[in-house]
Amino acid sequence: MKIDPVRQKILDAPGHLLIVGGPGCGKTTIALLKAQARLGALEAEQRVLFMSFSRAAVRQITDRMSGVMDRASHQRLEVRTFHAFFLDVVRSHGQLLTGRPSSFIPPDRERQIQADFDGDWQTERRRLATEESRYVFDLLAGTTASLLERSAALRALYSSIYPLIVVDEFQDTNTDQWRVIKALSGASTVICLADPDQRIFDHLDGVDEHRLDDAVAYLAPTPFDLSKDNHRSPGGGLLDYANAVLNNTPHSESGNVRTWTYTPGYGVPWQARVHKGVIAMQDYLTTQLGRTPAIAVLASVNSLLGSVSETLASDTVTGGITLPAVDHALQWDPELTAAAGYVVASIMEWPGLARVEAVARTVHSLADFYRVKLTGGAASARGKIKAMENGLVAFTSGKTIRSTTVKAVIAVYDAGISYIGQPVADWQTARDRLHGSSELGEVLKHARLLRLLNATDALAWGLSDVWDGQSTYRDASATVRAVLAAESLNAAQQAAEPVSLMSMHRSKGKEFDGVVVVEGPYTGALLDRSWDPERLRAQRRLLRVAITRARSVVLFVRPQGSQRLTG
DNA sequence: TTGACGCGAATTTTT
DNA sequence: TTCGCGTCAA
Repeated sequence: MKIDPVRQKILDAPGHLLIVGGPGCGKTTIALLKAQARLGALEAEQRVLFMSFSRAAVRQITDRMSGVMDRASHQRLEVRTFHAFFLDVVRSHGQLLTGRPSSFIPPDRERQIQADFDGDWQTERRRLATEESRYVFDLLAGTTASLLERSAALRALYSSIYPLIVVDEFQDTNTDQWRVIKALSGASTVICLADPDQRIFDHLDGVDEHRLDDAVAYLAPTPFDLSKDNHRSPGGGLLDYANAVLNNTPHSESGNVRTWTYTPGYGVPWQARVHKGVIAMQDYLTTQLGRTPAIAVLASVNSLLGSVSETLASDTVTGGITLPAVDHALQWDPELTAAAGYVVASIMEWPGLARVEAVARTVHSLADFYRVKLTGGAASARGKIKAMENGLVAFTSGKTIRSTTVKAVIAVYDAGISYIGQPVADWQTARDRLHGSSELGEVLKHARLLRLLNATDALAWGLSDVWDGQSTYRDASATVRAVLAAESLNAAQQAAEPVSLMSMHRSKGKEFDGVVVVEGPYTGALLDRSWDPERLRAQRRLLRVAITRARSVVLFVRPQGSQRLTG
């Protein structure tokens, strides 16, 4: 990177800094250079702390470091997620608050406790923190803030370790994260990297539009504006287009922004249009770049991406042309899908179990499925869990069973099931028994998505190991659990697939050669006239983020009659 | 407590 | 189009 006069001033400026600039303007790079320059003047045991939101962002920054910094500086720059840092502080010093050593409740454990708890969960988790020193994830930031606010010694300790702190995506920090930064800013220098127009997490508790004003008022930082720079899609005009979408100003669709429309309910299904679009973009970019391009398919809702993934996974025939299947990674929360997989696994254990035991295990795994749903916000799941548990009690004690789901499971069991020792076929046999109540149907739908986790082969291997050679898969549940856990770890570490599917929110901080933005026929609208002005503005910010993920080209796939994006 | 029916809405989430 | 919620009868 060239050090222009503005960047030189950033390197030279003492005190807190607020660096503002759009996507690809080089905020991160100049912050890394500044960190390196500052490291030279620090004591050997001192570090620079670079805080970001997600592990994906941390990885991106770490990757970029090698191009910018020397090796020695590498090791003294700690790039971490907010939560990793908070977890450290709470574990090491939580005792100061309650007098007892503190422990952490991981998310899956929190889910269990919450599902079994009747009453207000917000109150309960605060009680767990204050009375039992056990902290759920959401409370780590606030707890860290309280610790630092109350103890001058602790502030001094952390500031002496980290005299310089860089905060990435500052516009999306929540109140508690900001409290932590404030507390440390007394003795540490803080550099905030921000783009107010990339504020896309306003809907989260404690995130609001005033954060930058807060920083200006409290830190009195030297401000810098890099918004005129664009290193990501230079000359391509994508940033111009994205800004036109943001501001609802006129802009023509140039060669690197295209829109394909489809008619809901008629002709080629929209998923097939997306499939075709991805392949066309792959072909085009491969020729242009002379290498395999990185492509993202983005939508404002996750459900559309599941649907796209299903279509991409196999050959699609449209109008006499066959579109070959596309390898891709679907980035979404796979917990519900996994929970559905455990239900199927429990059915695979049936031949080796007594009737009561077999039914009980399957009903328990069904209840677990709804526990996962409950944490996802589906309040109706609570009643379903109760109904199933009541049904199970009635079943074991020989009373009349009311729950249709439990009745259906028993009926399926009594109809008999036999396996042939071929995991893939037997998996389908077990899966297709999920019928007889709306709940079982719902689980079946999710179980079908399981191959989207790219775990099919590993599952088949694992299951063939537990086939007893005769009739049943012993410990199928444990095996499926282990395989899915291993796969999700792999997925987290795997290098990016050439094609990734994710929500626009999730794409924040990432970049690709080409981006396909999908709008569904009934869900995932990109813009809607009926929305209030506030939501429209938020959505235009989101669209700008989505468009600027691309280095070269953007393709929109939208239903006919949808609202124009530019003025 | 369950299931049928009809209506209206159809976002986003890290660790 | 599909889903989930509220309502109401059984």
